[in-house]
Amino acid sequence: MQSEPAPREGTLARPTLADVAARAGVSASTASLAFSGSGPVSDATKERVLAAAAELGYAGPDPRARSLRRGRSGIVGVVLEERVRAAFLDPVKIQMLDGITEGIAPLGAGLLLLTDTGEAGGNAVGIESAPVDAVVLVGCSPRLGDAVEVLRRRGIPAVAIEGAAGEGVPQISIDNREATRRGAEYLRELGHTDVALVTLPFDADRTRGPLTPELIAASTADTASERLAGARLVFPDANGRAAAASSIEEGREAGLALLADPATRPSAIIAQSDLLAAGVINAAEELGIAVPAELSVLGFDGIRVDGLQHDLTTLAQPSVAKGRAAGEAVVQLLAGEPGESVCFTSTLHVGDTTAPHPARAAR
Amino acid sequence: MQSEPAPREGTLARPTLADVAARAGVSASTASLAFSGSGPVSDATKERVLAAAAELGYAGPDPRARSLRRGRSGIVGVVLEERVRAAFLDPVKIQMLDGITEGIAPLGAGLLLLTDTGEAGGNAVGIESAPVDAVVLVGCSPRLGDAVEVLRRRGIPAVAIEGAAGEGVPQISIDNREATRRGAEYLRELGHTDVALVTLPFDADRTRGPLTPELIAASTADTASERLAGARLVFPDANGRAAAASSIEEGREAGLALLADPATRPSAIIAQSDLLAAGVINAAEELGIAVPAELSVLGFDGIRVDGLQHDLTTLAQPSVAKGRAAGEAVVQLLAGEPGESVCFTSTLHVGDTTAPHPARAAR
DNA sequence: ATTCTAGGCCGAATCGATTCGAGGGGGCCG
DNA sequence: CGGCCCCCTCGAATCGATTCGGCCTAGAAT
Repeated sequence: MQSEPAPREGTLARPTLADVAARAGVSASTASLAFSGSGPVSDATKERVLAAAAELGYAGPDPRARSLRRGRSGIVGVVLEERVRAAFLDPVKIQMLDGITEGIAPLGAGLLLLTDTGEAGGNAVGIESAPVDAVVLVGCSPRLGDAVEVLRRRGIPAVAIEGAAGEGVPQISIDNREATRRGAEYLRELGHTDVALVTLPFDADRTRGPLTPELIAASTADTASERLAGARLVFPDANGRAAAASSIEEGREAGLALLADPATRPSAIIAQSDLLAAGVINAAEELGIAVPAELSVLGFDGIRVDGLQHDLTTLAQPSVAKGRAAGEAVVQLLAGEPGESVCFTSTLHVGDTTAPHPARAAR
Repeated sequence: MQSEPAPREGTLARPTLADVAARAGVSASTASLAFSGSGPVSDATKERVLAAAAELGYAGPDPRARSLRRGRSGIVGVVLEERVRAAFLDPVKIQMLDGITEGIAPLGAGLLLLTDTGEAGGNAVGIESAPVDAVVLVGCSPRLGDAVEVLRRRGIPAVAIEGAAGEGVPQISIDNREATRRGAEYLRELGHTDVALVTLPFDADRTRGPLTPELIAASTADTASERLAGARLVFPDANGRAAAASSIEEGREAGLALLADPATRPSAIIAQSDLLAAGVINAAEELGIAVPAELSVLGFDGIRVDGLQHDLTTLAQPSVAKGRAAGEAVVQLLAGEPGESVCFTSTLHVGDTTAPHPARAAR
């Protein structure tokens, strides 16, 4: 008769490392060593521990306890600026995720998808309470500043893709301003002078509407601002509309607004993403405006847009490489090194959505 | 002079809840109550704790410690059968992820991407050591059985999308066999008798090659087997090739192998995914075979394939709904209820990649 | 004025594993 | 044959927060 209330076999409670150790006749510390592999444990002992574990149906150390003790969870967070489902619909985001996965592969870490859509209510896992070892901030999020501050306080290293994030946060970016300038230049060479813009959102509210100086001045989104600045280097007076997101539908709405009135209709539109550009083209088609004969459209990203019948003229950016660079920076940060910032270069891809200015071509 | 080696302000060590409690002049337990909100704490005390936290730059309870104590991490794992990057390229997977996100939204949980590609070496976070509360097994993974066994031992509830996973594991599926049968029937009505198949992988090795009886007998992938069975209900002797993955490139390779020899060329090919179908069409075009005039191609999934100029005839499945149902089942399981299994129905979408059998049409 | 009640707060145990320093035993070398 | 060293194992502290039962005090009821 044993005084100890021995847990019945097959009880609901899951066995712990201590149970396994007891069964194998060793101490908990030895059992731990046997599992983690590191440390001097005789083969005989290790085998005995493993056998005991098998008998008890022990599935290995609890990751929660392990991560508490070790201080690392083996998880890298990816913060998307919008609902996860929206990111899945954006080819650029997917390519970046792809690249990130590749970049952090040496860590063997899992990828936790997060959004920074406001404070997560209740027990929701948000950026301020996720068990992650590091974080990649994806996209030109207006909330970038807040996110970085939260992470800094939590002592979690971060890498930002697009958008200056501050000291100690490696930045992976592209030549937004210069690339857009080159694209705009190309339009000017084609004879266009009356150019309108469709931009990405400027602020956390994702205000949709005309490009007012106030809106631009209050911008918290570097990407939108930089691409705008690049366009205005060539067309200082270019105006247009801000979209509430990078999507075909938003592009279509903006396009309809810009093209509806024949009197004020531009001969070319610079969209800040391919999806927006596709939407603009859709709008033009709805209005019976021929692309590129009557309207030239320039995109940004260099993705293939589903369902679009055109070969979009666009500024192609190396999305996958950006993600990979971000992943590699995470690896560096976790190794205690300073993460490396990188700025990639976009290239102008000339497709069939741009053509010489109608008047000029008619001559 | 105080004997206690008081941690200097601004030291590298991050403050803990105990530090905050000390500073606020309350016990750790009270501080915890103040943060979690649950429990009787006077407003004055709560404020004092929050103020102390702010002064110390305390960013909230450590999620690792919290999850150890609470026994829940607030993370739901999604197990993809292949490299994460491969899943990102598969539109069906993305739609399912989208649906899952929607389904588990009420939990406020994060989504951790995992793969079951063998044992994760070293300290990698794999299915056997991820801090997740529940798991969704996505895709017709040949390793499904192993994965379920590991999870069962760890006591982690699971939901399987495609593939019988065993007792206690809700299953979200579609009518693979019946749908394929209907598609095959449609081809027969068009006059096709000589039909070849391009299937998804059958086993964990993702063996690529001819559809041998051995391969089929050793199948561990329900989806491939069921769709195959459905096709053979109509064309009992139909043969073909197994692809190593659902991708355009794999489809192209299989297509080339099946179509290379004019003597044995089938008049129709049933592909088990749209991506494979797109690859088959590419192969046909390379060989100068006209689709659908000389070759009919039937797909499965109902996605839009990027770059494909055809409107694929296919069996459209409700991918998003499948994901959502899986997410809802997870919510049920975590609430202690039995998760609900669901079987969705696919619909035949007739596009322009199928046509009457050439000989018959010529008559 | 005394007792009862209830809201607030605290102490201590607990979650499960890891890690460091110490101790013990066996083998090898002198 | 004795001493030393190395390899293996153990005990105990620790990671940081949560939670349960108990205690104390202020206010209310009689």
